Parts: sequence; structure tokens; C-alpha cells
Amino acid sequence: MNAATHREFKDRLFEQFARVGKALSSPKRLEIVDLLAQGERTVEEIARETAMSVASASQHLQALKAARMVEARREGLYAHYRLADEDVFRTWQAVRSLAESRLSEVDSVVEAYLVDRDALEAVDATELMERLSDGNVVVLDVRPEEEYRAGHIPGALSVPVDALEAVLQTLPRDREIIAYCRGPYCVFSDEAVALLRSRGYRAHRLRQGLPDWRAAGMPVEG
Amino acid sequence: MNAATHREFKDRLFEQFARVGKALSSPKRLEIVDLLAQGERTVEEIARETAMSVASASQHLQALKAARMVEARREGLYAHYRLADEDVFRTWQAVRSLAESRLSEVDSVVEAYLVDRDALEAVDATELMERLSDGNVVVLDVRPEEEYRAGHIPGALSVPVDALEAVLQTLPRDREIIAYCRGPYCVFSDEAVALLRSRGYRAHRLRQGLPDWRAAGMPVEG
DNA sequence: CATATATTCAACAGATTAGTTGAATAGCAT
DNA sequence: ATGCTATTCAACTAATCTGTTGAATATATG
Repeated sequence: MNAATHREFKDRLFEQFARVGKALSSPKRLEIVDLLAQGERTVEEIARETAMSVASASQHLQALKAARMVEARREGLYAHYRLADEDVFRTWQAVRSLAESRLSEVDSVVEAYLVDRDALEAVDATELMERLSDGNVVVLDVRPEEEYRAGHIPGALSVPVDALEAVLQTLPRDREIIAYCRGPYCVFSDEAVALLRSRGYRAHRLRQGLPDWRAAGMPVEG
Repeated sequence: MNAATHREFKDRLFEQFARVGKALSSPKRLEIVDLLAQGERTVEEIARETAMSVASASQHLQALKAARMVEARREGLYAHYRLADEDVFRTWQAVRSLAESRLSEVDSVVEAYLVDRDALEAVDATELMERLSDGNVVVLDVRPEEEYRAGHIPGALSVPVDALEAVLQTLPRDREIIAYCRGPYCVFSDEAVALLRSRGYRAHRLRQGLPDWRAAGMPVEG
């Protein structure tokens, strides 16, 4: 292969790789990917949950679809979008974790909005996995119920954070409670743990969310 | 946290994550990351190897530095750039492999420029690792010698592809030869295997490059 | 000190991208 | 069919990005 041809080859090849990078280069698109990791969503739901106009959400979805990272299923009036495969989540995970480890600004943002998060003493997936077999721990899935139905940690109870207050008394006071959520930056579990502690329960946050749990090869039920 | 604050939190957080995505959204920057995975380089070297002007290379390097993905070391007149850590390569690997699995265009490009690549019967890292202990295989590092010096597969011989012709007769005819290179799309090993085969050697290509080998936790020498 | 070289910076032009608005499309309900 | 709703498309503007050019900076050498 001569030099000019070799350059052409590389240009075309890296142009393809960059399609994936470009898809991951917008905050809103990353948020969509993170959201779709919970399960499929209609355009309207995505628009609402990411605070975008429907047209804007649709356009970002087209961009993700052009990079073959999401797929749509049409059902009646609604287009249901989902991640095209597990690797999409893994790639987003790699980007997220690189940002976590290299960009101190991520910590600054977290600290600015989630005061004293360390106090919630997050537990890691592997740690929870061990304790699950001991059976001396109660796991709460504090996401919206629909997400629980789409898959949850085996044995976890579905207690959407808004419903927590109401079911508080049914929770055993003698066992440790671990609340989990959508991902490492999902605040539902922070709120749940704070409420539980204020009522005298021993509660912790699971550091990872369900998609991370699943991607780590841990068992998922339902 | 009220809804408006929550939105602000997410916006700032995902803005940070997107810095990594943006850094990976240009073909040239991906090529730089891929190149730096071989070891550090000066701006001029990067510009030459990626077919860019020096000013352009410098700007892309600034962009990567702003995302804290590369670091520079100044030595006399020269700025030596390197990947900031192993996770940067792993993230690039994730992007690359997502593109490979989801974008059929990657295959089209490879097939268009590397005719009959399958014929070279690539060997996987794990497979090579097993055969290494048997000792019945010769491993050739066909990258420029300097890259060999910066780290290579234990026991591999440094035979830059241009030098292969000259050392052909010193290679044993009775053992299988496996040539490796910079990465899965590096063509040096293709050329080496083609030449070796045309002279009657049993030769194969290692599917992964040295950075992939290293990232997979395989031993690296030198 | 003057000169040479590697790199960075600043200013610019052209291309691409993000978000908005309003219209078009497609499928359901009546 | 008519209306209703979810989604997509098209046109537009503002903002951002890429590459180029030439100047500025920094560090070596004579």
C-alpha cells in the first residue's frame, strides 16, 4: 500500500470510529444513553426526563440512531427507543469513568449539589453481592416502579422514593438497608438513605446503579 | 433537591462527561490517541504520522489536554506528549470496539483497502499467550524499533517491516511465525505476513496490537 | 547577542452542530 | 372522513469546531 492510499485508509477508518465519539459528544445525548440504560422510552418521556423539547429529543435520537447506538420500535403512535446493545452502555460507562477519574470538576459538581455525600457510606456491588447471600440485608430499589419491573437486583423491594415514607414502618429496624437507584449520580437513593437514617434505620447507598450492576455480570431478576 | 436544582445538577454533570466525548469526537484526535498508545511523541512526530500541519496537531493536543486525556513533558525545544493514563486507552478501545461491532462501514473500509485480510488468519492474544509457553512459535514485532524498545511482547524479535526482507533467512522455517503491530488496523503486520508467506513461511497476524495486549493484562517486556 | 527551531497562539473562513419554530407525516379514535 | 396526538422533518439562527496562515513565545546554538 502506498503512502497516499494508506492515509486514505486511515482517514476513512477513523472517520467511522469518530461517529461513535461524535454521538457521545453532547451532554444531552449522554443523558439519553444513561436514561435508556434503564429501559426503553418514548420520545416524549425522553424529552421530559432530560428537559428538552420533543423536537430536540427526536433529533438527538436520530443522531444516536445514525451511529447505530439506539434502535426504535414503533407501536401505534409511539416510538419506543432503546439502546442497541449492551456494548453501548459499556462504552458510556468507560467515558463516564474516565471523566470521573481524570476530571476533578466531576467531584466539584457532585460536592456542590450533594452535600456530604460521603456520609451516606456507599457500598460497592461486590460487597452487596456477598451480603446478599448472608441474607441479613434489605435491598430497596428506589427507582420508579416501572424500572423495577424491567429488571432489578434479586430480592430487592420496589419502593419508589416518593412512596418510601408510606412504607417506612413495614421495614425491619434490625437489618441494614441498602438503597439503589439508576446510576452513581442518581439522587433518589441519596434521598432514601437520608430519610431512613433520620428515622433511625441503618441505611447505605449502593454506589452503582442497576445498569452497572447488570454490566458487571451480577444477577438481575424480573 | 427541587426540580430546577436537580436539572442544574444534571446539566453540569453531563457537561463534564461530554468533555470526554467531545475529545473523542474527531477522527484526527482519535488517531492521535491511538498513536500515543504506542508511546510518547513530539508534536512534530504526531503531525507527520497523522498527516496534519504542526499547528493543527498542536491544537488537537490542546483539546485532548483540556479533557485531561494527554499530558506533555517539555524537554528542550520539544514537547513530548503521552496518554495521561491507561484508562484513556481503554476508553478509546471501547469506542473502537463499539464502532467495530455496530458499524458495518468499518468492515467495508477494511475490506476495501486490505483485500483478503481473512486469509492472514489472525490469532488472538489469549491464543498466542498459550502458544508462547509451548515455545514453538516465533513472535515478530514489526513496528518501528523505537516502539519495540518502549515495550514489547516477551521474547518477540524486533523486525521493523522494512527490515524484514534483510533478516528473512535468519528466521527458522520449521516454526510458526506470528507478527504483531500497533493495533488491529495496523497494516505492517499484514505486509509482514504476506511477505513471509510468499517465501514459504507459516505466518499469522496477531489480531490485537501491543497496547491491546498490555491492556488485557498480558506481560510486557522492556 | 543573533539565529534557528519547536511549539503555541490569534485571527480568520468554512463547515458543522444545537436548539427553535412551524409544518408534514403517521396512526389511532370517533 | 375528521380530528387528535406522537413523532419527524425542514428551515433558520446562533454557536462551535476545524484547519490555515502568520505572528509570538520559548529554548537551544553559534
